[in-house]
Amino acid sequence: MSSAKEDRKEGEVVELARRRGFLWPAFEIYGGAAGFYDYGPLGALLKRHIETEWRRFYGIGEGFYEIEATTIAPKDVFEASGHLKSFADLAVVCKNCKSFFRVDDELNINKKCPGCGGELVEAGELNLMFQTRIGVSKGESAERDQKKSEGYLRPETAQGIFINFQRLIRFNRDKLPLGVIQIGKAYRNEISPRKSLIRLREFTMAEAEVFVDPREKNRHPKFDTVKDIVMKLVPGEGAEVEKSLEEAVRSGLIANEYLGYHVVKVGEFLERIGIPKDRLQFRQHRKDEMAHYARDCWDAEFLSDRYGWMEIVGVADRGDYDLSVHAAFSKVDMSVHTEVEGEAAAEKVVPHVIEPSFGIDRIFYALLESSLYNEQVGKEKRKVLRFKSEIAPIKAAVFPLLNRDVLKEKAKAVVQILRDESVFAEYDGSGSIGRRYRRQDEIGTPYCITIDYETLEDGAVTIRERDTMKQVRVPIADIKGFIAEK
RNA sequence: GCGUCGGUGGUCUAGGGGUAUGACUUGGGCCUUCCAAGCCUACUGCCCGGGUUCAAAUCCCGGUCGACGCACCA
Repeated sequence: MSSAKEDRKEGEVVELARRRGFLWPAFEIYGGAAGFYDYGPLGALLKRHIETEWRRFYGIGEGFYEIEATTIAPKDVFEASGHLKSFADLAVVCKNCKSFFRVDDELNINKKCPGCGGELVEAGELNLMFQTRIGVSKGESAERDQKKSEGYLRPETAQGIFINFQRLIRFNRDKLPLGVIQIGKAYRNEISPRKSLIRLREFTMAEAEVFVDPREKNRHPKFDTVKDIVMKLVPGEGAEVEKSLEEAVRSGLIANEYLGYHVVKVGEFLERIGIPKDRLQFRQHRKDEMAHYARDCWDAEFLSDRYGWMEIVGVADRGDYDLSVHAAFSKVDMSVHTEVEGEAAAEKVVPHVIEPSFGIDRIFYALLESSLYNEQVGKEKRKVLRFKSEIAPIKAAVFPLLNRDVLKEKAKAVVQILRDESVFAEYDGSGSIGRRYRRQDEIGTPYCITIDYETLEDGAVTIRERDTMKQVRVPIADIKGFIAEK
């Protein structure tokens, strides 16, 4: 087990995921399409378990409300949000010096490179939103209708929350802070999607938008519960540091308590689902890489064997950017009349937004990679996915020790007992017992249950634990409890 | 988007102008009282389109997908 990580081969994760039904390239029979993946049976289970833990963490743990907004929105939304600003702009690249330029009034494809005078070639559209039409346009007014009918697939889930803000704040009886979460698909027409799940054209985001009175950004009510947690922080400028949250916020490295609280919480969540802390760091965006809406942004990065440090979560302080632009474009008041402790009078303020934004697919990849171990067992190798029990796709597999009808029937009966108790269990009677253990190891099933002749007499089974390969004898009635305890 | 290299059963692979090698996996059977054992048996393949040729998996062109580099990544 000690050298397991060193044994891990690059690329093996993706191969395993494909072979065992976690993840498949989409549209394979038609030649495929870059940037699209389908989740197979085990992948869909694993992904859903990640999402369930996320809902538990933010929905129940933080008391945030989940909504489900549309994935398509009319042009107005993205005109206001700023996402459309560069629509239809072409990018060009200089053949000679490889400099990259945006095509605009000053510069077009027929001109020479402003840097070196070299020839320019087209390098794609800069706006990455998928465009569509809402409704039918026909007849004489087609052109005008088409303009009205322009719609886009959302490039982030967040806008669905912002545009519902006046509804949401009323729902919350006009009180701040207010946390709203959403899990769903987002779409970006990437110029060059690559690296399996790392850059997709259709992907799943889980986002929380935390609305807070700007005067209270430095008074998070639960700050004390997390202030001593130490994180590896990489500032936008300067060297990486290990600091407690309290030190990071007091020194001004992290802008305020709310942002800091959520940075810590992101780390807590990632560890909870099984991503090792020593593979995590938080990196602050430099000014020049910040999104158009962000004031400060910290990425949670995962250290991948294959891809190096990669962003899996972003925590942004979006300030009042989104509510202000939607208020301006829609003419709907997005301010809240609130009172703040210690301030004399109630005041109308536009709330600020702290946004932890999770790339579920990337987290899925990080989890697969960091859970995969190659081990030597006797003369054989075993591949094992050490998923936490709660997120493993399949909780238990039940085997007859021998290929005999009485044992097979008993094993199938035990599977049904577990299913009736809401334990996701599977039957496997093919091949040798060792082969069946290996099969389950490779998909991360934490418990294998074996039925033997003694079971028929004493009603007890052998449970073999995935990571230790130890076996214990447990009465059938206690299986669920045994599994739950661990 | 550009450039380089590549694509052979589910996976990995040999070969390479005359429809293809081996291993593993998978299904069925025998054997087997706990960690990929053994034996028998079965299924499955040359990325797509066009061209050259008597004949293309093989050569040529285009596309597509993938890896890597550049660029992009709200």
